[in-house]
Amino acid sequence: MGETGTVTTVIVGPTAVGKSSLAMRLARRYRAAGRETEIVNADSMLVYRGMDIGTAKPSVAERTEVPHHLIDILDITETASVAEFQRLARVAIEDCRRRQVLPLVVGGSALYVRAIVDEFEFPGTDPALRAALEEDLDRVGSEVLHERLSSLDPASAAAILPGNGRRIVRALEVIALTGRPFAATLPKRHYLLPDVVQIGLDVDRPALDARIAQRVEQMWEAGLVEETLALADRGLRDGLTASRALGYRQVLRFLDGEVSEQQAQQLTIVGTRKFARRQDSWFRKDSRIRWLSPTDPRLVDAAEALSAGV
RNA sequence: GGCCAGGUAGCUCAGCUGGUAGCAGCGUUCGCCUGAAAAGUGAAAGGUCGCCGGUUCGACCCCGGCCCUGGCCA
Repeated sequence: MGETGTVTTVIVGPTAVGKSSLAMRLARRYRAAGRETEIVNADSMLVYRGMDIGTAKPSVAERTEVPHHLIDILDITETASVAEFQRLARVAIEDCRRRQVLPLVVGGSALYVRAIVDEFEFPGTDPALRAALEEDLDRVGSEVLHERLSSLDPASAAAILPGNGRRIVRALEVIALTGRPFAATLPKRHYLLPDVVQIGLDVDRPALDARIAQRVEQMWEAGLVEETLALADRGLRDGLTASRALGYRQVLRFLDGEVSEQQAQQLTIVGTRKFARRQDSWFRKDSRIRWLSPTDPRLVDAAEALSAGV
């Protein structure tokens, strides 16, 4: 029976593996034992208002039962940013601690999770500068920009491939802003927050793929096409981030007549599968994560034991 | 039953008037990732070229037969 006063529990894993479900069950377990918990979202798309079905957003009932942070905080036309998310999440966690509430960080966006719990500092950004660089990218292409990067910062140019325009632009932006080289590799995995416990949920590939297909089909039945249609009226296409969200992006293509509805659903399933692989590759490298199976009958017991530091 | 088209990588296909096939697309696997991250990116692995026989120094490509698929005619 550990002292759970300062622990930050993090639940990670690929999409559709059951993170939210475990979080709710764990929260109920703690409440039954007299401890309040609150959930801090670490999922990049849950921040958008109106994107409910396609993001498998926790229901209003669930959010009433257990308070959730960082959900529905942006309009779909706004662009999320890791740095801002990091700031808000840390404030939310600190707020929980001060009130003796256990923060439960839940999410599949690995970069967001790391930005929250690890020592992770983002150099600033400048919209005008960024826009100018992006215009350059469109005009002269990534190879030319990569050569420019080579002359300014050979080390990061060596680490960033010439075809990856997005990373090249960011590197050039940081160099211009800070006057220093751009660190092209991720920082060490080192917790900034005290007493972090990371719990990972994992199932084998065939099982996960089946869960993904089933979830996407359910989204369609629940009205993803209608939701996307409504969001399109509110400017979804103008949202740099929101318009690219899995499911919505494919439904937009269907609405634009590029693919059939059935193809859109199939593309969503395949895209989600690939996304899950990318998530895996982030999480499995983190040796601090303790892995559990979502089908384990004693899952909640095991998760509670881990988060209590037993 | 006849005619036509076609059977090449897990899928969709390209290919050569015969010298053991394509930097193909998609998928799969593996990797990268610092203010868009459900995003963005790189690489690799996959094929007894439907089956059997013939011609040939040599056949995925030519000939014969068979099997299968789609279309047309009956």
